[in-house]
Amino acid sequence: MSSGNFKQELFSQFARVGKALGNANRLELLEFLAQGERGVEALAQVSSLSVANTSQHLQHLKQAGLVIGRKQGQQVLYRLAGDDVIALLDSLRRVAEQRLADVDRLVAQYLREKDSLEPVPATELLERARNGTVTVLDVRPAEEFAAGHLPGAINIPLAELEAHLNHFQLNEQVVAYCRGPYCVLAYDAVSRLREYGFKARRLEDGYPEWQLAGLPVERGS
Amino acid sequence: MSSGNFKQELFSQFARVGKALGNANRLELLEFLAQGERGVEALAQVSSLSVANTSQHLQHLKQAGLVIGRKQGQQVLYRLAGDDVIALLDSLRRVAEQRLADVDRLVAQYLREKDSLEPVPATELLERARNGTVTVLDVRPAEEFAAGHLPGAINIPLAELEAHLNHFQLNEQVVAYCRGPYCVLAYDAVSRLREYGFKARRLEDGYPEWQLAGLPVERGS
DNA sequence: ATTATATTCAATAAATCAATTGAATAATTT
DNA sequence: AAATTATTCAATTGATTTATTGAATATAAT
Repeated sequence: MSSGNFKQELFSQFARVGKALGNANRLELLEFLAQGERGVEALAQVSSLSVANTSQHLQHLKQAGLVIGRKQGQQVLYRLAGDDVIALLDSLRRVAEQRLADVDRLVAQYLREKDSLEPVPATELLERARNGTVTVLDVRPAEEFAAGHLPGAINIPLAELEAHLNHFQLNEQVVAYCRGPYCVLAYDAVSRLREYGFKARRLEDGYPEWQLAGLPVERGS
Repeated sequence: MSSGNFKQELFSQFARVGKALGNANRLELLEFLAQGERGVEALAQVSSLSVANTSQHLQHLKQAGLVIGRKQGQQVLYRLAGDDVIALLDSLRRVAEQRLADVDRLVAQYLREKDSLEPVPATELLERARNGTVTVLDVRPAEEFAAGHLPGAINIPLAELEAHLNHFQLNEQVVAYCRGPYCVLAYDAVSRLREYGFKARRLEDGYPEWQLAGLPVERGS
């Protein structure tokens, strides 16, 4: 094999990973899997894809080495192959948000209207949590919370927010987080809590980025 | 715009970056640009693509926000948009090399035959360079060397290696580096130098990764 | 003004990709 | 053993991507 052929072959392999990331549906599936392992039907449901289509995309991701599946009875439970996949997704998102005007425009018109406050960096939240001067709110569904969450976080899905306002105190800050920096649920939670007079803000990242940074996490309900 | 539409739109934008990385030729172009800015004809030449094809790929990369072009006379000089692009390429390559059996197989059969020694980590090279106990060899073409290189490195393109053996001493280690971890030139250089009895090894990364790590660099010849 | 050079654009054909539909496979339940 | 459930596979269709070819555009040289 010549040097030129070798390089072409090598870059073709690298391109396989790029191709796997070149589809919006697969990126969304990866974000769901970043919260914890899940079966095909569950993934189809949260991403509004057919089961067959979801399965095809998962095969593609698997061939690219980004996810791993394990059998559990009739189900195949998929999970991300490793933290390096989260790092790759994080890196791709940073480049896109930094350099694509359309990303900025989308975020401005859809999210920043809801919450234009500066998000709280992870390190600052960690500091405040240690001082016991903040309530950490996880607005993801219960099974994602169970798979892993920030220490001391309370889990209130958005639909039940008003039924659990007793968790919050008017003189204490609330920091809400979700699946990633652009998860609408966190924005909505902050928006509504602020309407009730609570000092609410968003965490800068989602749970996967927190975990990737090596920060402490808890599991279970 | 509904929440679902927003997410789809956002992931579609992220997918644009993924698509840009889903082609072997574009990945190679990005690796060349990671060594310094270059014109279309020069890029076409080193990548063995037609000028029209190269230009098309560069337009694609530009639309994805990965490269920037500036006019200089008749030429358009392209460069990477920023260090975050190098970080993204690094991340993608790490995932591929970690999780694709084909990558390992290719490297084993084509590169590890030439040089199966453990590469030298950047931090170790920095330490040795400070002690003055190592010769740093850059085997890239002169214009890439001029655009940026490791401090104190000497530049000997591979074709001229034998004509410059006086640069090396038998009792001192030589560390060779190139465009990236899989650049054949560094492997060849190490292989040949070892044939002449020199204590040669490869640097773990290429110049772009060294620079991304914030390590000191020099410019000019 | 004309020619040369470098780059980009547009049209085309071939290859690849994504979603759908229905079939096939595997595991579990009845 | 048969039926149900969960997943994957295969074929098809339409959309997208890539390389090629020739034309168009912009800049520089003559």
